[in-house]
Amino acid sequence: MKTLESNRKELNTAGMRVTNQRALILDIIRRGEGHLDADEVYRQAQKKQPGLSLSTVYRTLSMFKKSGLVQEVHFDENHHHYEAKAPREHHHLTCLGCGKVVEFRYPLSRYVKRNVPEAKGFEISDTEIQMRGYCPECRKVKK
Amino acid sequence: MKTLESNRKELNTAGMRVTNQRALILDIIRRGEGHLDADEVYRQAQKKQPGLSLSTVYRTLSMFKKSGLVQEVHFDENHHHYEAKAPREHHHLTCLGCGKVVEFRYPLSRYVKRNVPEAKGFEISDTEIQMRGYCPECRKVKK
DNA sequence: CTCAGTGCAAAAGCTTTGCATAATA
DNA sequence: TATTATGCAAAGCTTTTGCACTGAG
Repeated sequence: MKTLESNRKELNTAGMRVTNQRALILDIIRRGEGHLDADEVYRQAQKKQPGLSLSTVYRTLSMFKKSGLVQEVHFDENHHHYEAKAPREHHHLTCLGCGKVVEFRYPLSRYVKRNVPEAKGFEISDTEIQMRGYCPECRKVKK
Repeated sequence: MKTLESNRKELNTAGMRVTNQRALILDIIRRGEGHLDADEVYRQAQKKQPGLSLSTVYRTLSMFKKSGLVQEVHFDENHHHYEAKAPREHHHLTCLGCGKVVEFRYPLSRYVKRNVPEAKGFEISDTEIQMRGYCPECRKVKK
């Protein structure tokens, strides 16, 4: 599989040992609709590599996070979700009715750095905006 | 204690049974520096009411959240923090070095409602912005 | 008096860790 | 061959739940 191959190179470049598990997990996160949680990654990974364990998923995800390949996002308060590090800053809008997640782009961090006095002097490494509400469809249902 | 007394009235108005535990927990959250987690609330509560249990803290917090008295915020990924519902929209900047949390006001939700096409039609009930980075002091230390 | 709230202990997630084995460089 | 990664099982944390008892209304 072509993508897996290029993932291997990239992992290698990032200075980590290349294993089948890591190449696969990176592939899953990149192909995925984004926003996968550890368990979803695990289930998808098992289809291709039945032996793969959940701890490996966690360890790999945390490693990718450190090296900047993936990013953790927090939709609900109970567990983490992961997405491939996007080239452009974007944020999420979650529907409390159907769970749908809408992404939108908004260059907030630059704006905040410039305009919020409290942020002056900070070195901001990560910005996450989380909005919750009801999407048009779910609003209808509620009525 | 005066505040506790007025908390009792407020709880009563909100239609929930008034107990010492609830009045105390509300008081702690309101006086607190904000951003307390369940365990901190528990520890502070125990000083005044040694018998009070952690489950009561959780149950009470979740009840307050539902009735809008407090708000859940997510600084790190491992557990929840709570703060008294603020009258004005504000957000948080967390220092990854020392853990300090800086609040800042920024009327983002209105702006997003108006300007982000994906948000059109949504009924937005909650906006949380979380920024992480290093504060001026910690930046010095890093160097 | 009645029902909601509490405390305790046990259970339930999600995530991390220790250790022997397997695989990479 | 020397490490580093993996799998398995067990442990850890935060949060939730069941149940009998207590207390508010």
